[in-house]
Amino acid sequence: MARLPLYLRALTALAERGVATVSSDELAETAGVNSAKLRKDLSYLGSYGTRGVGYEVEFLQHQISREIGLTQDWPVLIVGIGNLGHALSNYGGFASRGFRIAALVDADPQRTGEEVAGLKVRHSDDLDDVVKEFNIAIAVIATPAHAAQAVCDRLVDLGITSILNFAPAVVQVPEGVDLRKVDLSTELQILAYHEQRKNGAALALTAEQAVELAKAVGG
Amino acid sequence: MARLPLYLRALTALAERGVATVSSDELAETAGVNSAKLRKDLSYLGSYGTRGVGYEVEFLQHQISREIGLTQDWPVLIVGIGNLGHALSNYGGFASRGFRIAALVDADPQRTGEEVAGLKVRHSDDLDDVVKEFNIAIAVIATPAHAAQAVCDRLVDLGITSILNFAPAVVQVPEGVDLRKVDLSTELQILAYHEQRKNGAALALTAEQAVELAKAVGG
DNA sequence: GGGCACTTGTGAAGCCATGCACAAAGTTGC
DNA sequence: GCAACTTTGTGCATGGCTTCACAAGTGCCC
Repeated sequence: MARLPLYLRALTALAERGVATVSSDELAETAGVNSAKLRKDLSYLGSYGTRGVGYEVEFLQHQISREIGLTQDWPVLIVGIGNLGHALSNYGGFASRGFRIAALVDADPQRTGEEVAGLKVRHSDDLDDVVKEFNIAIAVIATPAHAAQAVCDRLVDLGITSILNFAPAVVQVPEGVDLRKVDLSTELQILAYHEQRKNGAALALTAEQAVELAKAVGG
Repeated sequence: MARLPLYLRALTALAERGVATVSSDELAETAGVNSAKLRKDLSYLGSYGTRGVGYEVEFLQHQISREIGLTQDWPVLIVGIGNLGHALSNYGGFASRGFRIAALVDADPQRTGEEVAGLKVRHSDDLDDVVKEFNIAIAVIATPAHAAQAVCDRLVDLGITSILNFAPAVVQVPEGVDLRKVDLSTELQILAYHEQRKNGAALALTAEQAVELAKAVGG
């Protein structure tokens, strides 16, 4: 389930505040979901709650971590060390959650050898070696859009089956490969869409619609 | 609909290749969705296709842009100019899609005045002025997790109703405010979850489950 | 030890998105 | 101008997700 990380985050926040047990209602509100949905999600993992009391925060935290697979170490490869790749490399949120940036790769020879976040950037010609050397299972694409598909194809060829794409491009993968995308401008576009709606429909009238409207009112 | 930006991107790619018209089947494959779904989505905007021919790429592109609201200029504010804020400020994908990074704000006095991506970083004490001055409607939170809620509250107080949150924290907003979140580690966690599943269920057996299994087979 | 208050886990209903399948509409070739 | 082919737009059925509502289970208080 895609909501488990959300619950995990809410639980972590509660644990930091020293909360020992939490009811589904409270946890649901913290995570911003419906409490019945939360209970159903959790019951799918097993019966980890106590009726009349709630859920033990630390225990549940551990159960979800195990379910997601965070109890093991995941070496992550980042391809494309531009602005975004830099930011991702230095982003502290990964390490604390079971992910370790293990290797960086870029196609620009000028970047090769440069040190970023304590790691030497390798050239993308060495992709094959890097993947084997660090036993990479998860790769992040932070290249320009035009390079994304080619990079992705190479990663798939090297046997990587989990890819996170930040490049603003539609990337195709074969069956059996998990591709997720994080698309910065898409998110902004969705916000803009709603924002436009809020600002009244009048502004959004097209010329055609205006003509229609004028006809309709007999203007 | 959340898929419109996806279609728009696919159309842009086609336009760059010089394609003039496209069938729902082709466009659906490019965008990675079902063709019936695509047609239904588009028909919701109006009848912009021609039976027997398909959709005119540039025309449809324009219609979707208008629907999303990309025909107008959206000044965007970024709060928090750390690694991620830097990357977002320099990210070229925004400008080309109707969004303009208009202002940068950080809580660190040392960063105030620094120039990033051609803009002077302002101090967060001036948030009020900045929002008014640049007529901000959309804000991006790229602060550390612990600051996210406070920043968000201030933005909401200033009348901003569209917020994109990159901070790894659950942030609450009142009714009427649109909050979207881009969560890097959540995405990785979802990948890790599937990756773990692929690597065989045996590895994922808990001690308890192993005992159950042993009992079940009479061991 | 019994009743009460609280909370989980889940059956069941409702809702929304998806996708099939086809009629309507348009185009091309002759 | 007609027939065959292509493609859109959409009614309808299906399936999954969400939510309600409640029985079953647990702890607390007296």
